[in-house]
Amino acid sequence: MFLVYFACPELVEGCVSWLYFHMNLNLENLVASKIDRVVAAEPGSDGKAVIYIRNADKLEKKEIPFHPFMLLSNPAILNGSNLQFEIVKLKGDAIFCYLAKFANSADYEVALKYLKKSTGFNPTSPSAPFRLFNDDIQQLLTSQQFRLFRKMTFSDIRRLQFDIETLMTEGFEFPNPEREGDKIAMISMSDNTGWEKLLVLEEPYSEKALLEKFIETVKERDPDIIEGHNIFRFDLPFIQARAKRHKVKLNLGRDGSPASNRPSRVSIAERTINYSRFDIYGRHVIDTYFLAQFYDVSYRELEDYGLKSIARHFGVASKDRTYIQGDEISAMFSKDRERMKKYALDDVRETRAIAEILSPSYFYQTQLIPYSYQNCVVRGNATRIDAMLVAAYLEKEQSIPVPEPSRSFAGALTEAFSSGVFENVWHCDIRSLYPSIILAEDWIPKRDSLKIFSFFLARLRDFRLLAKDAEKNADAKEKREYFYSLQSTFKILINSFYGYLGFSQGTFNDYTMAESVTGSGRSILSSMVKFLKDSGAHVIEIDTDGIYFQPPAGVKDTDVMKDRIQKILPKGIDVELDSTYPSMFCYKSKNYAVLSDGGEISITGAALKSRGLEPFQREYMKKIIEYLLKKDFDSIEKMTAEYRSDIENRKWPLAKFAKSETLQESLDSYRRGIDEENGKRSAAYELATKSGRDYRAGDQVSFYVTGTKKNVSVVDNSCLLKDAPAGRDENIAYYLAKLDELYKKFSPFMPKSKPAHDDEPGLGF
DNA sequence: ACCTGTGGCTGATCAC
DNA sequence: GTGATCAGCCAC
Repeated sequence: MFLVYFACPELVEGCVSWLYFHMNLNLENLVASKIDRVVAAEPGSDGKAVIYIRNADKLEKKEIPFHPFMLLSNPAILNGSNLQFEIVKLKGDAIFCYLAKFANSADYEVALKYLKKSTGFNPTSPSAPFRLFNDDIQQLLTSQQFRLFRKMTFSDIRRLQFDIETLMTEGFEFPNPEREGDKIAMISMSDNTGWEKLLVLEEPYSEKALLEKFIETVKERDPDIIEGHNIFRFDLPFIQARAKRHKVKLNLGRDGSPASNRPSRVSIAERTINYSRFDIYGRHVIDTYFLAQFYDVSYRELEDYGLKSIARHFGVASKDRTYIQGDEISAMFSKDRERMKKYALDDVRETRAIAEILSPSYFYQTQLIPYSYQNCVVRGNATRIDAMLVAAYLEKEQSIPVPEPSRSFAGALTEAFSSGVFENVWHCDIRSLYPSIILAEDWIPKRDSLKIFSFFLARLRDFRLLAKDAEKNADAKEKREYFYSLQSTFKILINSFYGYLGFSQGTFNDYTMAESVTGSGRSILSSMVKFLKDSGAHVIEIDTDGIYFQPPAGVKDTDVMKDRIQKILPKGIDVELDSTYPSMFCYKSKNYAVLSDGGEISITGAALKSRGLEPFQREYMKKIIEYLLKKDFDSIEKMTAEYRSDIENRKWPLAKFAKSETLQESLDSYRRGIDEENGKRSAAYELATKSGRDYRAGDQVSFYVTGTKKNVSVVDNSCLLKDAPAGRDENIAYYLAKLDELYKKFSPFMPKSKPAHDDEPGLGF
């Protein structure tokens, strides 16, 4: 089925040669790359691009051609432009069947300007007779048919981490590079060879000298990748502003050019974060703050996105970690310099460790997708898949269609059939439901004439299985980590294929197919539910591809049950039944908790564990759920009484009452919404505005409710946690009422109470 | 300039 | 008060 790949002779001796002898798992079979070991590619404006090729410590600089291109539906539209360009007729009958290649960027720009004017179309319009690729690295990688990092492992690249510590003018809360007295006190640096360095502002150094030293050190270490935590929103803008003040050029580029920046945004699930994007010539800039948030979209278990808390979560926090509050740094700098030095170094060490956990899967994606590493991180899954598919078409000189217009379509089936506490609950689910349906049915997106979509999906799935196998059989940590990263890369891509079908900008999107996939998913799940019910099982909760149920009386063997379910499923659809729970609490659809054999409790659902809830509510729910699962009802009463008295007597820190919300939009656009479109007022935005601080979309706002009456308008009676007065002023009546509501919410599930649903007892088993 | 999808629960605001 | 609507967070 696959070709066996034989490594280039020079690699055989290399420390990673084991990798290339691993037959079948050769990326070349998925996406070809004509050049290997490229760590950076920089398109120039002169018809050439510079590429940097790394072999261990040796870095080689090469020039290759770069001719910008665009797609046309009709080559005649460029006729009046007086330009020289090459036209390639593409095969097939999709709309964009001509490729226009220009000698250099200047010609390309002239052509673009001409087209905008002569056709009157905005380049982003779906009905424009031309299609552009705004990312010039995408253009280069696509047209020259190579990908970054090919035949490299994550440890082959040079990654440098840095972090700054700043001194603040007294009386301020946040450092601001525009203030005379705020300046950089330390820059800690490290890299993946184990090298570390701490630059400290001390006699005879000036801040200017400190910055110059930093630039010089980056140049010396010459990293391929620069990493840091929250560097886009803090460290880099700060450094840039201070450098400007001292008239120091921030020449961090491989060619000596200055770091450039522009406002940009990145969307992470439902959130959009505004940030200042930095680009450094010949290198990639990676922010672990983003990586952590991307990670959390799938895992939802980080408390917050601060460096320290992420490090703790991943078990990589430095030993004897010192914690210093932002406003203590100035004092620490003069009083306990040694402690601060350790603090600064701990920061980069943790950043390095976090990057090592969170970035390999992006590194390996970069070997397949025609984007820079930096862009593979900030671009969305469907966008990356589109780039990969389009590149495959252009490589084959096949014409490119336009996306079909977006429309809504029905999604998955989800329902809670019963609420309450249930004993002996089993869980089954379908492995990779949507990809399996697409492959089992052999469905192909309407306009995908080359059937590339299914080719990639099938190949990626096979590759993932091989990688998982290889991971299991690996005899060394290095191999295990490599195959783990590889399989997780494939997993991410595989899971995005279905979403791509409904992606409005997807070149090969297909809403009818997306609808068929979910429709098939619904009918598969329904058939399982029917089978289970007919077999005498008690179905509790279903969602998309999984079912929680109590087995029929007398059934003890999960394997037997699994085989019985499998028999009713179509070919290619595989059921798994590998978790059983002594006890489950089902609240509503998508909201439940399970108790495992080991006594661990896992809570699922926004209603039960949302971070939007006040901490005391989350904590109360967590405990009440534990008591429900363990049938310790007396403790619920006792705890509720304690909570009541603690609230009345202001026993807790104020933070326990503070809601934390993420601002989804800028304060300006919130204000516009209110003024122009009858938008609703919101406490978080009002408080952020009133505070006068520089809040941006993506920032967290923590606030609590003030006043004395139970029913108050929150927007008019709240206070930022940071601005809390010395005397306590949280609204006791309001929070007691919240506690009462919470108790009421759970009381149907306690004995001698009315069941929540009429069709099922609250305590059923 | 940027963008993967739908389904569901909750609390807050606001018009009625 | 009540219902509609929206924002925010979450499941898959």
